Amino acid sequence: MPTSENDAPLYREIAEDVRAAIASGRFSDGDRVPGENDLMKQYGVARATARQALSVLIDEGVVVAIRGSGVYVRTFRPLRRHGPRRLSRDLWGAGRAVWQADAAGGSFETDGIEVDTAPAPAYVARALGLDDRAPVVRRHRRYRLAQRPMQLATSYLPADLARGTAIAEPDTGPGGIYARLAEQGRAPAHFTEEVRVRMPTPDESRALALQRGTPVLDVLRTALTAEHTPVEFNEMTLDGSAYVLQYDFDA
Amino acid sequence: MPTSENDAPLYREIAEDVRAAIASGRFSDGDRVPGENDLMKQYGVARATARQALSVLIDEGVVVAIRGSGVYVRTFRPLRRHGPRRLSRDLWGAGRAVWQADAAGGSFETDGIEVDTAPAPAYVARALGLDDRAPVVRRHRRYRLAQRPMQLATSYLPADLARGTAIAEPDTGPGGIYARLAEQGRAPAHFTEEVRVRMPTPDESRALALQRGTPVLDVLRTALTAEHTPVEFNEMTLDGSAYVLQYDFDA
DNA sequence: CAGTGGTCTAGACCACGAA
DNA sequence: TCGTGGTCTAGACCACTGT
Repeated sequence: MPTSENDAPLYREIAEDVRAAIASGRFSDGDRVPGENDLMKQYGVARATARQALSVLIDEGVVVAIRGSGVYVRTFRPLRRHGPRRLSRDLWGAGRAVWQADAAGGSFETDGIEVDTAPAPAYVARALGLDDRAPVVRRHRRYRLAQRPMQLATSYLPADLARGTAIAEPDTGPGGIYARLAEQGRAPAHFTEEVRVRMPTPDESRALALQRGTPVLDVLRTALTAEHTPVEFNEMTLDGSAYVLQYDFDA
Repeated sequence: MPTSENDAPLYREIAEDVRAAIASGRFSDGDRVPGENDLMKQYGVARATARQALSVLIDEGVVVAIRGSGVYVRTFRPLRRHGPRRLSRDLWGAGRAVWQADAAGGSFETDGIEVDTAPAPAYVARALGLDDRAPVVRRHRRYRLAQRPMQLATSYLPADLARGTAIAEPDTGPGGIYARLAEQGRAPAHFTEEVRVRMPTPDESRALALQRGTPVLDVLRTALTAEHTPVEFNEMTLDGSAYVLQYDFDA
């Protein structure tokens, strides 16, 4: 048969059309794209099919649906999170960042702090070089920037380093945890970070106010002293649509 | 009213039940979980509702559906990709990795190599410190490990560095691009990487054989000489379910 | 061949946003 | 109030996996 011979499911073709229209610039960041009713008319399909097409784009993070309003092109305007600042590319002559990021002007607000002492989960004990279920101080909190939740973080420290210090208090004092560790002669000197990606759990979706189609970054950081003794393990979960991680290093 | 007062949509409650069953260990990696027909019977819902519940878990990357067979718990067994090896945590006394990763025993196979010269896209020109649309050599390829596609990569180099060298050939010779650059006295000495997360495009889903609910990592690396002149810009797209990135650095 | 998931239709009622 | 997206039902036919 002539003309279009395409065996992709209808809903995918519709999604592809909308995606192409966005990519071509017909719709830009924040623009309204055709909704369910529009697609039903334009393509002569049932509601469920139009919905499924939009669903594809929503799950890809390309658009967001707003009830009572419409479907809109999503934007990506991330914060830049630097690993080691020391070699920051900003200082180098040439070679500039690809993703423009919001100035990290405002500082983070902290939220929902929880502090307690408990036996270390296996993976935490492993990272800290402790025996399984050894006591650790656990500090959990949420970071927001201009009201928007950006990151969840849980720090674990060996309980003997924290006991009797501000580390075990909700307010850790000026300079935070690392300043308190330094006062004990245990200043962090080396860091190692493991980064991985996944889709959020429902709890995380709620806590970070994530939209469908938004992955999260897990950043697991271990801080070690100059003698390579682990002193802190920090488990962070970042809104994937809000961050770009930057790492600078030498050959 | 007494008993269960829960206003979450039905399909979410069903999804939650299945998720909890997996989390509790009732189903382990690779196990079959209740399918559409099972859920219809157990909960007395329509097919579309059962499907929607499973859809939630599929998009979260918790399970995979296999046509004609069933729905199964997904596993996560990533490769570890090191940034700077120099300070590798493997050498340190304590503090061990959290995610067990497959030994990177086998080496990568390369696939679908394309090499050409073209005007630099704006963001590439920016990263390389070139004028917009300045000529660059573009090297694209796919990496596989034991047949499984793991990563797509596109390198860009200023055309004047590549012209007349093996850099502009499909086979770059022993040591690869960096060895050729070193021969010109332009060995990379500094690296900067930007990492971000997103859901894949349909093309990437195909090229990386990704399942639904699998995000990708974009790793954008700029290599600079000791004099901080950019010599290469490498745009990598990694299967998010296949990798853990590791970065080690000093305070 | 029976059972599974994949696509699609034609309805229904609801919650929410904007005018 | 009207249009939007969100949930749900009760069907249908298809493609694929397994036995």
